[in-house]
Amino acid sequence: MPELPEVEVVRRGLDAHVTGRTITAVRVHHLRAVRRHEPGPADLTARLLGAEVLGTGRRGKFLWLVLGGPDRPDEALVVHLGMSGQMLLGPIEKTDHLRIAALLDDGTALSFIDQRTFGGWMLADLVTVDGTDLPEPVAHIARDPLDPEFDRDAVVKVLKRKHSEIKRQLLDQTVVSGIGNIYADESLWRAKVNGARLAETLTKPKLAEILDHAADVMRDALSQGGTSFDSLYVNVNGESGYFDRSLDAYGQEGKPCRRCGTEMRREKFMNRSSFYCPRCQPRPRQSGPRSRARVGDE
DNA sequence: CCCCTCTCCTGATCGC
DNA sequence: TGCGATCAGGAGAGGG
Repeated sequence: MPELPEVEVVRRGLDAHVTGRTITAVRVHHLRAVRRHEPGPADLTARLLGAEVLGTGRRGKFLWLVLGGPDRPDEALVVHLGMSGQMLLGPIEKTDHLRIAALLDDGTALSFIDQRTFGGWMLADLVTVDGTDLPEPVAHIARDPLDPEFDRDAVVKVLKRKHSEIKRQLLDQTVVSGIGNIYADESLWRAKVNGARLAETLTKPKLAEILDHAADVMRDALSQGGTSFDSLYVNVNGESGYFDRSLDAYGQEGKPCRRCGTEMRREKFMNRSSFYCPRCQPRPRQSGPRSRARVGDE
């Protein structure tokens, strides 16, 4: 479940170790990992071979390596970690979940490991969007709360028009990017807002507060190396982050709210779970767009 | 256009 | 011991 902080930890690790390196070999071990590269695996490996890594980038949960070199146009190797993707540096990992391996000219290997195969690599051209260079497949992704050019008040205006639940909107990467289920729940808990509230019913200051909390909680998580529940999320050296110890909402079902002591609840939402404090974050009277799911949960 | 649901995938875990 | 059901969920396709 890598979200912005976890992806940023990986980007920083890659940036420090692969910038200036040249790719000397590539092997695709699982076709699903390159399914989003339309021209196919042979094209991907051919174009990666001999490319120099000029730098790295990230927006939301997408990260990329900017590639270039003599007689070749700049392009981006776009990487999405999906739910369980890892980018490991070191010797080639011997695991069933190795999907792609690349060798660098300093002898290290870059292994893409992904148990659940939601992630993948693709090559793409760079385009300029709103003054920022982005890989074409990332062009539609909104700026994330840690982007220096993130325009919080502009996002508040967008949210204020949404006839849709606030949590759903926080998870919409075209509205604000980088937030997944964990940091959505954390942000809403900090703001004392139930995720089932319709965005348009919240005041602009409250919407701004939610976005500020999102930025804060993701910065906090980043400073602790991200959130890891198991060995699925790790940095480029295979090490886990430890922000899971600081989570106030996500996974806290049955535990006392760290603010008021009320027992935390868990509820089904969008085929996943939402964790919240029923006292700090009371449900809206009319739950959701269509009032369902009152009977039967808990 | 806007909003929402479904689907992809693997492995851990649980109840019977 | 085995087996089916459930859960974890990011993002895009497609439906209403």
